[in-house]
Amino acid sequence: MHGLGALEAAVMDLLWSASEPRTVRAVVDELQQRRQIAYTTVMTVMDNLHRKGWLRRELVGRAYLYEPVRSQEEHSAELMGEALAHSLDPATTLIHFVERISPGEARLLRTALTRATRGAGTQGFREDASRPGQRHQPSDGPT
Amino acid sequence: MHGLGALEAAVMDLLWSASEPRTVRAVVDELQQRRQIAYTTVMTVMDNLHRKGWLRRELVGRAYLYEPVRSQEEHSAELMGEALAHSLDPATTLIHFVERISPGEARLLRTALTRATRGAGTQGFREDASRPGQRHQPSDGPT
DNA sequence: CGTATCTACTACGTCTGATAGTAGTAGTAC
DNA sequence: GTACTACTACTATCAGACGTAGTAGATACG
Repeated sequence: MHGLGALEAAVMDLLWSASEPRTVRAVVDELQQRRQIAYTTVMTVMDNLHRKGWLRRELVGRAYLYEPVRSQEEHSAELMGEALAHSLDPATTLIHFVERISPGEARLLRTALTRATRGAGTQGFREDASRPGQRHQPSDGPT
Repeated sequence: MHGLGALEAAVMDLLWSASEPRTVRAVVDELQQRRQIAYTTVMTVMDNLHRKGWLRRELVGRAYLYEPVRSQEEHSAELMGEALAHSLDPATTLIHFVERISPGEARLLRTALTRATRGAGTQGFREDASRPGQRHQPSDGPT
């Protein structure tokens, strides 16, 4: 995937989906439901992710509780931003981009853009566009 | 970088920047201006890129002419689309995204969005939004 | 025909990720 | 307090991908 291996990505997805920090044991147990994997394998991977700055951890009792440093959405947004930044021709890239996304995504994008513009423009008249808890209706059904 | 190694990415950037197909010799000569590298190394890399579907090639005389299969902008747009598609919460991801891009990029995005909406709505009244040559003013100055 | 140039094939070293075993440590139960 | 259990730290192995480049073979050119 994006700088991460397959197992690393699987672990990150698990922790991103989880609402709370998880121990290695908890992650192993979830992975075990799909395939055979050793405890130490998962521990090594999570330790690597911690070392690489993807996971934050806190010692609680005997075990560490692991938690993603950045939200999945922040990560996705960063990937999008990097792809755009590396583009030689941002205008053309953005045209291709909006042409390939779904109508539902386009609508969400328009909303986000309007909101960001208002925030940047009037500054002070905004309904907190960046609060993490606020999920902005994850409904994405194509009409 | 994104699925590609460092040298592979360097070669792709070179071919994306070039307006015409290039031979291995031409690419080697350009790379040689920056560092020492063997002809066969570059040839192997370009052959790999061809095998992986990144480059199209045509035999002209003794040598192959290599050309990117997809434009740099299409590639960037695809990366953006994938990042968005893999997101658990597209709405939040898009909000993060528009918050992190520059004002100039936001303006380009708004323009692209408007254009795509018109195109999708009336279908048939479009001024060829996807022609590669048309560069859509790469001006990106902040305001 | 010989020389230069190009491709095809092959090989090797390195790095990274996946996998997991062993040893050490620290609670817990009795 | 001693044995058991669960967890971490350290270490090792293996495979795949890349970067690197040499050798052999083909082919155009003079």
